[in-house]
Amino acid sequence: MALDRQQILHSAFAVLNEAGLEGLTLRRLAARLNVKAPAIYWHFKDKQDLLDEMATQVLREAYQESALLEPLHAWRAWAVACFEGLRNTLLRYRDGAKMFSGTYLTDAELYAPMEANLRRLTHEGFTLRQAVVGLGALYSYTIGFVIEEQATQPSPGKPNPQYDLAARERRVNKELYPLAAAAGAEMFTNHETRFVEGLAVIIMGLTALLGSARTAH
Amino acid sequence: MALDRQQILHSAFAVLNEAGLEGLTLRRLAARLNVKAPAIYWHFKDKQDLLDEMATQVLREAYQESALLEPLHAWRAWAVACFEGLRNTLLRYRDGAKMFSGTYLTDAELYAPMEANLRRLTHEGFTLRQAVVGLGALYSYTIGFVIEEQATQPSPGKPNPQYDLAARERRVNKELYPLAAAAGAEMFTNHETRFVEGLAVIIMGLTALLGSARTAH
DNA sequence: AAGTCAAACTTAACACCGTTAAATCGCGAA
DNA sequence: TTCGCGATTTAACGGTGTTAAGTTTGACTT
Repeated sequence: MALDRQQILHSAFAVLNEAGLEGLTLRRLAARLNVKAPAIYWHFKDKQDLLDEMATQVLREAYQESALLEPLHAWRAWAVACFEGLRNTLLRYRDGAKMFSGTYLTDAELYAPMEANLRRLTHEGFTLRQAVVGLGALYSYTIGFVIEEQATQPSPGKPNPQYDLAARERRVNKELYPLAAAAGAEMFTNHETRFVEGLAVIIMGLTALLGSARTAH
Repeated sequence: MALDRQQILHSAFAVLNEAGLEGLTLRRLAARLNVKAPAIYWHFKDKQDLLDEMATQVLREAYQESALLEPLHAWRAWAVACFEGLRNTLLRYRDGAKMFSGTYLTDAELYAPMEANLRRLTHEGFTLRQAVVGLGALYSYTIGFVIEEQATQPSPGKPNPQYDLAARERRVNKELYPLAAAAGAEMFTNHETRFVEGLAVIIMGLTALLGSARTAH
């Protein structure tokens, strides 16, 4: 029988996907494990400890996915795949990005992939500073994007009626705000391609950084 | 005496800055107003309604700040100032970015500044699609950045000891991970300049977009 | 085989939360 | 003065994370 951390985490993700982040309650989690709520405290210091471990596991998952892409020789294709992978990983869990943003990770094992990413960019000609800024920008963009995305589509394929596109169209005055009205169609549909287009913009900016460094040198 | 929405909002921001987002409780807010908790329900449908209104007010504040910058003739300087202003506004409130990301705004008055921003970029030569993607990227980046920033520095000038830089330096193995170790110094200090450098990267990418469109035409 | 002891879990309770229904207050109009 | 109604309080409900104390369980020792 003997409950352990891994089992609890596994069930926690199941509850998260069923009930969302605010429905992820210790009592509900315990019930799924045929156990009472305080039993969880034997394995985790408190709920935050559980959430931190969940976030760590998600990031680990994203890194494992990105590790498969390392053979990609073109750094731009690699970067795109990397952060598309992060987004896809976050999307796999309901409220994934919000859960992720709420916790801060101090797990030492996560320094290795970070080192790999920094090395990849510095070997490509970026200064360390540029690599930090660039990866940070891609990271912040991805997290911010997916938070907003999951606010409108909590779980895949189930659009939140509150953010209904048709309702928005009815609200916004097309004569007063023609662009904002048209923008609605661009924003609430096809998150996937909009995301990669934004990604492309950032990577284009990084490319320019690289080019100006080369010419300056 | 007569409590009203504006007074409640004002006190809500005060409580937010004192106790953080999770400390912003209806009972505590009511106490500050010399009132009992259910009284708030006369003025707001529920807590989410209050939070939505707070988020709306913050965004309105950011927009007002950006409206002052409209005379800026160079669109790149304008864009930088715009999103630096958004960041500064978010930083003014404890957990500002997290509060903001948790709510979705449906206030009609916010379409006007959105229209203005879109128009500015399309007049500059961007397609509507490019303007949407570009503004969305800048927006997501800013939100994501400030969420992370406020996780490490909850309120201005009060660093969270959990994310102490010195502690991090002790943890990370400098021989195994020299870049990740050095990156710590770049990441946890001087958020301001790191933010604008990331902003510059994105805007550089947008500039490239504009250039390629011109040549293609 | 009996006893021991710690790990793993339950029971019971606490303080707090958002929210609702019903009762109450205060004040301007009829 | 009484009525009516906007604004608030009182009381309560079900839920939350968390703690302290008690109980079971199972392996190791003697």
